[in-house]
Amino acid sequence: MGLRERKKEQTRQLIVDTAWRLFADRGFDDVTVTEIAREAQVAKATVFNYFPAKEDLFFPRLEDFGARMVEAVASRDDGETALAAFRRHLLGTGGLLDRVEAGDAEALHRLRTVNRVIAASPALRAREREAIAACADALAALLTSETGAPAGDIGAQVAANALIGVHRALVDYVRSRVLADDRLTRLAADVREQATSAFAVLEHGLGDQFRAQRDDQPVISR
Amino acid sequence: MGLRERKKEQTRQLIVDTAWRLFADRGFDDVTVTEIAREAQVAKATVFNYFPAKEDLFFPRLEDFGARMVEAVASRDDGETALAAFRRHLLGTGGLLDRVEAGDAEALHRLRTVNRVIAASPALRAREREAIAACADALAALLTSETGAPAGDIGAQVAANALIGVHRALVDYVRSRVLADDRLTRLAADVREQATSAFAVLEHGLGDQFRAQRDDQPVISR
DNA sequence: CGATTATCTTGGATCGGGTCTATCTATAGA
DNA sequence: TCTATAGATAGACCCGATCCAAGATAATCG
Repeated sequence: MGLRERKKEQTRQLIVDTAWRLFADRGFDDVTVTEIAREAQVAKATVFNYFPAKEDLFFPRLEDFGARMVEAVASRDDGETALAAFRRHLLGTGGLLDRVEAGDAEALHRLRTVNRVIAASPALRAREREAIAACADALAALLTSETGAPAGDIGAQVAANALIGVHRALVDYVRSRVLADDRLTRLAADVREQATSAFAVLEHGLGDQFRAQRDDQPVISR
Repeated sequence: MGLRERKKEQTRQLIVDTAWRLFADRGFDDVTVTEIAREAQVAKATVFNYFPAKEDLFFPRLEDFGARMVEAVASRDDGETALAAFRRHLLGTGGLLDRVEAGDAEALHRLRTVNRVIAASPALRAREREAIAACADALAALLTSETGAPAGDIGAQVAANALIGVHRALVDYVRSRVLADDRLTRLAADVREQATSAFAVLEHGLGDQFRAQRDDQPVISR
């Protein structure tokens, strides 16, 4: 790698570090790109040269998340179902959670900060949704090709959306626990437990979940 | 209703009509709010007084869609499952689709335009995702309260996300058909058919969908 | 009916994200 | 060392969105 590329990498890292520090300090929406550029001693245009949008300063490798997930499902062993591979991936790659469980204070702080900043920023939440949707589409395409169904097969899309829905529910669960600061060292274990019941719902069908459950419970809104 | 309120309603309609006309003509992103204001003979501040964001000019009553969906599930007859009520609502309220099926040229044109404009605009698609996510949350809250589960119950969230996933898949299906201009008078019937298999996947469980299907089909990406 | 008050509209200033262009700097390659 | 070129930079500019002070108008009350 030449000097030029090394400097580029360095500048990129400088920008992302600076942005992260400011975001962690004052939240995403209250920090301007101009400010980040000034703090990092670069031009605003340079920031946008490296990162197409402000949100990418916070999620520098967001596409990788989705790509790894799809890859995990695609490259599973023969015999394993897509659902099982998806579950394995979800529980296996909770790197930050595992470190928190192991008592890593740095990881705990990061987990808290990330979730606090995202929760407080509509723009970041929108970005998150966008990535999740792209992920669902990629997963649907994979499932479609695996089953040999024609493009746009509704079964694959429904299945992909349902799987991604589990991810979304687990992320929400983690976020609410983190924001409430509720026994975070136990969080990883609890997430595994939540995931188990989440996937059980999908595997056994939604029919079981709600069949004939309205006799003993009142309707909330009328 | 006093004169003041009548004029307000009139102005609101004028703005929304003007905006719709321009959007239909040149797409969402290529029309500026300033231009809409000028064309409607009002101040730009007035536009933002009526509509909090530009996207709301295109989706004037977006929350109602989600609210009606949740309401349909909440107010179902005892004995009907949430899934059944959701399906009934999805298929029952395809007003535009039904009119297209009946040969309504105006409805057909509107269906085409709406989908063309949305598909071409990242901002509108983001707005759509936001509404869908809000809808999933509301549905999850309803299901949670119905089953008497504690707030944040993962089963309800997974189920809600899966149901909304069907909606999303059907919208995608409609959109692709509309963009491809593929036998649109048959579309409503085809959507009903797609919905049937979509819900079948959820009812019987995702396990059935993908179990042991990898022996005879190659993996797409490795 | 006339005066007051509440509400809405308006133009204009301002801000922040994002793009573009022209210019400048410094590295890569000969 | 000289040159071609990738990348950084300042600055103007566009657009969505907010804010404010001032103007217009409908509702209310004496």
